[in-house]
Amino acid sequence: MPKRYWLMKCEPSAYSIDDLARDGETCWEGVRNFQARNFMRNDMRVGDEVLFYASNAAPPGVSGLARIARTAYPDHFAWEAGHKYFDARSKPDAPIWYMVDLEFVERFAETVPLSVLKTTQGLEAMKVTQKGSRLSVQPVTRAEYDIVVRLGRPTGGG
DNA sequence: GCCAACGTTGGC
DNA sequence: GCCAACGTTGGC
Repeated sequence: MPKRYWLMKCEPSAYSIDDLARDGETCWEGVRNFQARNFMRNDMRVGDEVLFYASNAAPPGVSGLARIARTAYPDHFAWEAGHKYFDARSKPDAPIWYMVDLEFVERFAETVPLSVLKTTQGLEAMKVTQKGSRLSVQPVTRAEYDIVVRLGRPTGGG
């Protein structure tokens, strides 16, 4: 299967690109939306490229790049009573929620703001630029990925 | 902090 | 199966 491209959201107060840079790799627990889970569980492969999106930030936008380091496996936090991500419906022998592992790739010098994504030609179809889109794990096209990477790596003149 | 938009739940 | 109520997301 060819490499795929994704956008994954997280609030920096919970986990930021700086945290990922420090950790090198992290598990992406806590996704509790079926559509987002399905993308992770069914479609993500090791080596897929990820736009790391900071939501509820100032400004919100893509703060860096990551890569899928491990395909989906059960989100065991759903089994831990009292945990923030506990869900009694999920059981070890019948998990509902899954997570993947992400590895750090790059931190943009400056976040590519949502406002820029919204006004950049070629990104009109991205879910994140559309009003009311709350999906925290979204597929993006290679063309969209490349445009955002270009925006995140200013050439410094020329 | 506000609130619109969305996904989920549950009564019927 | 419908849909109102609710909780959450996330831009502003």
